[in-house]
Amino acid sequence: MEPLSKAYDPKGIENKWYATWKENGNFKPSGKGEPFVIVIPPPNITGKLHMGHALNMTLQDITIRFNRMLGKNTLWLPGEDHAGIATQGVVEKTLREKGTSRDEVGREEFLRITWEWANEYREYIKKQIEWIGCSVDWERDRFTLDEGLNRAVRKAFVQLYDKGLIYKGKYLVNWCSRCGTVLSDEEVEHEDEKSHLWYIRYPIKGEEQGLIVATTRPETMLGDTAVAVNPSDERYKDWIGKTLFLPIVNREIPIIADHFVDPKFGTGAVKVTPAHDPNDYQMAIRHNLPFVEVIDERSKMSPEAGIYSGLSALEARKKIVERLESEGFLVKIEDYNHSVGHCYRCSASIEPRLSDQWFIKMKPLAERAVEVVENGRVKFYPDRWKKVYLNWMNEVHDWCISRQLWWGHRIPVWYCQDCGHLNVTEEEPKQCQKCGSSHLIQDSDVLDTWFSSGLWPFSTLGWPDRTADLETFYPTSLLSTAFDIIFFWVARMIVMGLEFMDEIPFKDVYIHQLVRDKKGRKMSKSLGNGIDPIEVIQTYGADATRFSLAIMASQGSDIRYDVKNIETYQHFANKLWNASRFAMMNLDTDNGGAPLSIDPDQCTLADGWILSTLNETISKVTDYLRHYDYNFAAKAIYEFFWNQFCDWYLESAKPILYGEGGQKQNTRAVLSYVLERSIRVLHPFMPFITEELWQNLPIQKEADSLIVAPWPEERPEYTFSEKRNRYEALIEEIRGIRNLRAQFQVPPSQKFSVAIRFLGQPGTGLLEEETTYIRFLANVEAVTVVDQKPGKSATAYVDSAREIYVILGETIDWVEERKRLEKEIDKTRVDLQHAETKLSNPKFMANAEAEVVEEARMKAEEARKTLKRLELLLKDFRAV
RNA sequence: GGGCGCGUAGCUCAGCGGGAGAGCGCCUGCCUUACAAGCAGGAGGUCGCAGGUUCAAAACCUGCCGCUCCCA
Repeated sequence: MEPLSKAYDPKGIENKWYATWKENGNFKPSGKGEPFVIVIPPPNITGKLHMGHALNMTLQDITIRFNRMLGKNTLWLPGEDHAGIATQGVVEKTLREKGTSRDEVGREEFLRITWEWANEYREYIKKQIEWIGCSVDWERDRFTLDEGLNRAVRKAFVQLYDKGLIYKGKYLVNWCSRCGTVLSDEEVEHEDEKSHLWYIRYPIKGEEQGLIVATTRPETMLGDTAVAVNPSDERYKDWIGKTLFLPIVNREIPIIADHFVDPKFGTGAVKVTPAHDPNDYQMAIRHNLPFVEVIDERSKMSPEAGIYSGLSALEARKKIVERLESEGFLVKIEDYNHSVGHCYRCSASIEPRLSDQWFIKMKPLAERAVEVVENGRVKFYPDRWKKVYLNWMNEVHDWCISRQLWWGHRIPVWYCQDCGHLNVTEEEPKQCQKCGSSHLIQDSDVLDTWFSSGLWPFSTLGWPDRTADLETFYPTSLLSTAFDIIFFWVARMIVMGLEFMDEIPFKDVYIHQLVRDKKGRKMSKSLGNGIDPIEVIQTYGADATRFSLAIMASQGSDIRYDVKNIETYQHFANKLWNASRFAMMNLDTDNGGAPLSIDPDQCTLADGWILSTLNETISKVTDYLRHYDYNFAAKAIYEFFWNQFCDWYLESAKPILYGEGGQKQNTRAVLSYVLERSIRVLHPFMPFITEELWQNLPIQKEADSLIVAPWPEERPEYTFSEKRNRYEALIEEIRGIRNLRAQFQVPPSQKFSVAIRFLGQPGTGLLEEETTYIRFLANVEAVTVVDQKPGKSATAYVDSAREIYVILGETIDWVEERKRLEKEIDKTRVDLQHAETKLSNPKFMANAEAEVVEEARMKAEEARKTLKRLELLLKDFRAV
């Protein structure tokens, strides 16, 4: 065995183990045990993974490795998403930079270029996933646009169409003129913008006066087909049914009454532009109003806008307002903030527009999707996201699924040029189903990317074929994702899973944290504050990166990314490395790794304590991981390993390991046992370093590789409460002595002796090993038992049962010592008083739980005794 | 306008009914033969504000202030 280097260097080790695991097929399902499955949220191939992805990947990998070690038939299926709008957008941008456009290169060439882009980014993303250490089964890697998924998409579309759940129609939709496509409601982000409210007077036919309406979009007045007021609005009661002249256009439009109108908005009278506003659209349907389109698909004024035709909406607004003013129709302008829709991919403002599109009827599909979450078959972690999901699902509206893009799944609909029939089929038809004509033209649009993503949990497993994978691995166990795609994706997968598989797609949904930058801002491309995890991993190692992300992943809050944190866990990796190195130096390697057996009777106090604590830690970490409490799990193992195992156990073991006493072999056994179990528990968090160390441990292995080693279990026979308590008391005593050394500024090179006086019953005397621990851990020369406080000694520790004196002779600063004692007395008095206040309160005695009362009694008792001792010491002190 | 979450040590955050914790930073000692990426010791907080519930509130309730985010 090569000696380990003095400091841990992840370079080389990480790639080596990743390649080995992959080669040995460790990422593939074992075929044994209960299935545990995660289907990856496919990263978007528009760009590279950032720290948010790294977090999600890390958490999933922790869960996957944990379940694999639990012996489950574990599958983590990887893949990537073609991201229609986003990808088409970036590719078009590169074309523009080269001075060309998608229309110029044509559909076929454009798709070829985009596939090139996709392949390149897929490779990079896969590399990132590997660097993070994700144990995904690469042989099952899928892409949302691959052939199998395309079959699934066609099948799903046809099935929904045949059931009447997909329809085509002309409705008011969200139009992004920059992306040149329609968007679903979820793809529009609303933002408040500073603007104005324009008050315009519309003359009433046959009357002197006019009606004043307030609007945020004066340019759309050209398309007004009514003015609406609230029927209960007394101000306008008599006006309903009268006719107005629309200024500039001079069209006659009616005054209608509709409950939708808010009397408190503006003047209480609103213009109705059915073709350009969703609310007005609804009113127009209710009142049978005509639609006049004045803005076209490029966001320019249409020919209907007369002399304003060809202007942008904003230019038209300026001119129209000027004209209204000059003609005396403009009453006033007020400052006003209103919400404007923006494209979630390109941020351009969204124009509501009438358009012929494909939709899915969501209401009938939503029923079961609500039910499975309400009855807990699908569980959200943290639980509060359930409400977000249900709110959306309960108010769901139809989903517009067609997109005017080239990059995506083409809609499987062929229009007959002769009879106009819609042929909706999985395979391209040779002739029209209705008239037999061969003049068929496929719908030029593609489907919303989220349509294919919605099928992801089963399409990746082979659906529509009933494959063995589908049988074994569906429904999946966990979906881990970000909150911002609960509607886009999580909800759609539940709907689709229930529709096509008649079964939920996953049992648990874990909503992970958002990774923000150091200043708390969301990471984004436009801010340029996104970080490639590979850069971080190159500096700190994958294990440190993963551990820091896991320990910060507290359910319910976001993460602020700061390299400082990662440094902390780089130090932890080094600690782990060095502790293992120490162990290996002190284990007996002559026996060729024969198992060392622990004899409970031979266990020292420290052995008993660390074994008990290990049991507790294993139990806690297991429980936390089962509930996706990654931060608690990471914290529990971190504290155990560093603050208990390294800081106390290893130090306590040293005197035994360095000597030749009878307990040496047993301590070696405990040391190797605890270290090996710790490494196993740490493996899901820090896979690389743990595998490297585990392979180097001179012990008998239960598996060829740690990645497939069994998860450690609690061993009840290794819990020693008596030894544990005694060792914990010892820790306090040693701290007392160390503290005193520091306060009196006794250099470590100067040794001193310690005397202990027992106050309790006989038989509570000092064990030989306790002497050893005190000598070693407190850097003390000799420990003696005394009947009374020796002269020229300071008091290091006092409780109801024992006092520990430090014999320092002339070094003692008596003034300081007196202060120490007085301070200790004050503290103990406060404790006592606190407990007594409770005990003397009849209400407390009557209402508090028995346990709490008992605890207060014990505290009071302990404090009273300790105080008595301290007071005696102070009295003696005065005598000296 | 409706809703979620958050406000705890200088910074980043745990804790969410029984007298406040971690990491980093800071201060004081130590190159103690696993680790200076370390060891030992220490300082530092009327837990956003105001009421209320309770024997007991950082935690539960109400209101307010501040900051995020989602929906309309």
